Amino acid sequence: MAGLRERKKEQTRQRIAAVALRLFAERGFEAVTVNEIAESAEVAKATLFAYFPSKEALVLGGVAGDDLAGIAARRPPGQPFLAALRAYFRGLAAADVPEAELGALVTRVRVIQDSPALRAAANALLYRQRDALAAALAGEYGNPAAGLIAAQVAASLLTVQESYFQRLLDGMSPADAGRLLAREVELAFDLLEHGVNRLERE
Amino acid sequence: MAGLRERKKEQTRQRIAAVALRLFAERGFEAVTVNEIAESAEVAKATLFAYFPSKEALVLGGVAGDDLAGIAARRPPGQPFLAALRAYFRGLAAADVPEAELGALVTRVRVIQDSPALRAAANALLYRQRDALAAALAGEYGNPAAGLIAAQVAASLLTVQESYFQRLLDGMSPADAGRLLAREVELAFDLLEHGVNRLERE
DNA sequence: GTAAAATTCCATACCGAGTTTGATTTTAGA
DNA sequence: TCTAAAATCAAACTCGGTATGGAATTTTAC
Repeated sequence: MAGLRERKKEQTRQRIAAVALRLFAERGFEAVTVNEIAESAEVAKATLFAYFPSKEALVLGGVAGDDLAGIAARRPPGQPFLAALRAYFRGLAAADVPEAELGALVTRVRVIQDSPALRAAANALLYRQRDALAAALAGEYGNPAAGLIAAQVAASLLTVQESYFQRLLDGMSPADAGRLLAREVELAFDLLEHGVNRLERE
Repeated sequence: MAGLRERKKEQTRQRIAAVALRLFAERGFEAVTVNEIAESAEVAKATLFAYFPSKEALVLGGVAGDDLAGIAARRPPGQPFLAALRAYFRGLAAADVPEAELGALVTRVRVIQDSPALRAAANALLYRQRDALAAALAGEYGNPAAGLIAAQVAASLLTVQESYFQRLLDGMSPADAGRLLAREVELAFDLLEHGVNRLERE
C-alpha cells in the first residue's frame, strides 16, 4: 500500500505546507507569494497547486472542523441533540492541548486571524457545517425552525472558538484558556436551550 | 453642492453598476470579466476600480445591511433590545416591495446566490454587523454573553433573509413570501428569546 | 531484469483581478 | 481666461491560478 510513490507524495505535501506556514508566520499571509513558497519548497508552482487547490488551503488544508451534523445524527436515541453537542464540546474543552502541538497551533491560528482572506475561507467551512446540521435537524424540527437552530448553533460555536483562540494568542496559559472555554461552552448551550430572556433574569 | 462634477460621477457610477448587473444576470458573475464591463461601460479598467474597490462591490456596493447595532442602541429606554429588533423586522416584513423594484431585486439576489464569491462577500458584511452588535450589547450582558447573543441574532437574521429570497427566486409571489417572512421573523425571535427547549414543547 | 504504462513533475505561457504610473483631459473657481 | 485640482486613460505590472506538452520517475507486466 504505502509504496515509494505514496511516501514521496506525502513528504512533498508536508514539506510544502511546512514551508508555507513558516513563511506566513514570518511575514504574513498576503505578503508571501505562492511563487516564493514553490521556490522555497523546491517544486514548480503547478506542482504546488496539484497538492493544494488554493493558497488558503496551504494553511487550512488539514482543518476539517467539527462534524456537527454527524454528532447530532449519531447521538443515542432519546437524547436531545443539544445535549449531545454539549457533551461533545465539554469533552473538547476538558482535553488539554499537548504541549508539543501548542506552538504550531498558536502559530497557525495567528496566521489565520491576521489574514482576512483566511478568515473568510475558514468561515466558508462553517457554512457547510451549518447547512449539514440544518439538514440533519429538518426531520425533527421542520423546515424554517431547523435552519434557524442550525444557524444559531454554528454561530455560537464559532464565537466560542474565536474567543478561545484569542485568549491563546493573548498569551493566556492553555490551562486557563481551557477553563474559560469550558465555562463559555456551558453558557453558549444554556443560551441556545433557554434563550436570551432566561439570561437576563440572572 | 450637486455641481456638474458630482452629477457626472454619479451617472458614471450608476452606468457601470447597471452594465455590470446586466452582464452578470445574462451570463453569471464569474463568466464576465471586469475588462468586458469596463469596455461596455466605456471607461478604463482603472476608472472602474476607482469607483468600485472590487468586482464583488459592483453588485454589493449599495447593500449596507440592517444596522443591528444602531437599532439596539437607539431603542427607547427600558425596552429589551430583542423587542426593538423584532419590531424593526416586523416592520420590514410587513412593508411590501414596490412592484417596480421587485424585478431588479430578484435579479440581484439571483446573481448573488449563484456565485460563491458573492455569497462570501455578502457574509463578510454580516460579520461586521455581528461584531458591531456585540460591542453594543457588551455593556448590558458582559463580554462572553454579548458576543454569543450577537452571533445568534446575526445568524438568525441571515437565515431568515436567505429563505425569503429563496422563495422569491422560486417564483413565489411577493405577498405570499412576505407573509411567510413575517412568520419566520416571529419564529426567529421566539427562538432567540426562549431557546430551543421551549420550541420542542410545542 | 527490462520494457511499457501510468503517474508525477516541471517550465512556460496564459488568464483574470487588481494596482501603479504618468500623461491627458475636464472641471471649479478666481 | 487662466490655473489648480480632480478625473480619466492606456499601458505595463503583480499575483493567484490554470493549461499544455514534454521529461523524469515509479509501477506493472512479462
